[in-house]
Amino acid sequence: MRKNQIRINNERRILEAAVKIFAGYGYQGATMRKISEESGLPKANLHYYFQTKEQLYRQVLDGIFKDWLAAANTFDECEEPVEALSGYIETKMDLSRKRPLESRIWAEEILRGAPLIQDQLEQTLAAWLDTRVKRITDWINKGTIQAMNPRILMYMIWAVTQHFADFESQIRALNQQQNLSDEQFAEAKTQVVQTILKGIGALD
Amino acid sequence: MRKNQIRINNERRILEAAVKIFAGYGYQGATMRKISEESGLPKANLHYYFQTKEQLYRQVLDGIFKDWLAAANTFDECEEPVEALSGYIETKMDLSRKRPLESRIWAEEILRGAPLIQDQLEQTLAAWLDTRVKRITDWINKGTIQAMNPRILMYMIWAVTQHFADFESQIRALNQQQNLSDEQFAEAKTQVVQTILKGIGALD
DNA sequence: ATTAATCTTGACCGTTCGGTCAGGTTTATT
DNA sequence: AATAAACCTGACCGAACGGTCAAGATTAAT
Repeated sequence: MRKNQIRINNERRILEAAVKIFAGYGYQGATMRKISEESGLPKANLHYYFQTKEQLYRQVLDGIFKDWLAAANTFDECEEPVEALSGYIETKMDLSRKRPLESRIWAEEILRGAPLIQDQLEQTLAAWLDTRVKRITDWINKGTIQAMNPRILMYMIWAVTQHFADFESQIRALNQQQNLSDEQFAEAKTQVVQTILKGIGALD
Repeated sequence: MRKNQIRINNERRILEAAVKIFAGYGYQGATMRKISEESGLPKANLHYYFQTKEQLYRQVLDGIFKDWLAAANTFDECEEPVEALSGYIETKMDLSRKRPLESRIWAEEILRGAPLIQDQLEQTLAAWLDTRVKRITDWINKGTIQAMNPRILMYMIWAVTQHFADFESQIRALNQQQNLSDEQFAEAKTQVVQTILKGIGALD
């Protein structure tokens, strides 16, 4: 069952090129020709490793989904809300900073109504969210943070953290046509954590 | 210079159909044939009123941009940060609720790097933001809200308010496959306002 | 060394895309 | 009533799309 090294290499090359092209042009705007040029492999070769454009796209989405869930580790490792939430927010912000292309592919898929990942959202992600909602509810019951709807808190965190990747071009246009510097991004990270933690009464 | 009634009617029909199709499929995924079917007018007729697909898309974007800026009125009308910010957040949330298609078209355009509206972002929106940043800075100097970077605050507000339109399909998948009810949305609106206002120290 | 399996690729295919256009119809002007 | 302007639309076009395929080249297994 072990895959040949040639296959491993070429699948990786194609997937890396596909991420760039799908992020830059969207699913419909991306073409197999563009991905073939980006990867340096002939178009027919792409169809040898991934039968259709949709299958290639699905594999890209699967990789993103795994990263998405893995970012929750810091959330689970900490007992107290301040550490757990600030760790999670920072991890998601860092992911936005380091892998903006993946964030944009995810965003576009959701924007289009999640035609290919609806099942994963309804099952895997819904179960993932339920677990974290329970933890937040515990904190509320203990009085560590104020009463609120934990789901809405999670939506807010997702919205803000992913915004810095998804709306990068807007932020750049409003920042003298410059991407946020490392210092500016660090400032944003701190302010986002502070605002949310203070906003839910975790810092009093 | 007054336009004929026929032209007014047909341009409106086409623009309404275009909003639906562009929001549902993205710029590349939208086709003139789909828009023609949605509007009930022959494809060639679309090209009579809007020469190219790109020109039609530009007009759609222009309409969205105007709504976007108009939502700032509540922000400007109020003197104090609590009223100004809560009014602005609520207006933007309501806009997300009432016109999710337009929000998604805007989001996709930014996602793709804002190829057609970069100039408007760098000029009109940048100037718009500068004005509001000054007002927030005044509040900070008066001590009404705590010290912070006003731009990052605005990014957070935009991110959260638009999230409920742009990521609607994700939220639905996490809400028993049901769109947020009016009650749930009202709860979200309240919690978003509370969290942000408290988060910036405007409610102490 | 031989054979089998895997990999590579230019050429090609049917379909759909945005856009055009000639010629007819309807509406407005005088 | 006559003329002009505006509007309508089926048929068509070249280009680009995702995908196929046969035949050759390379690698792995025996």
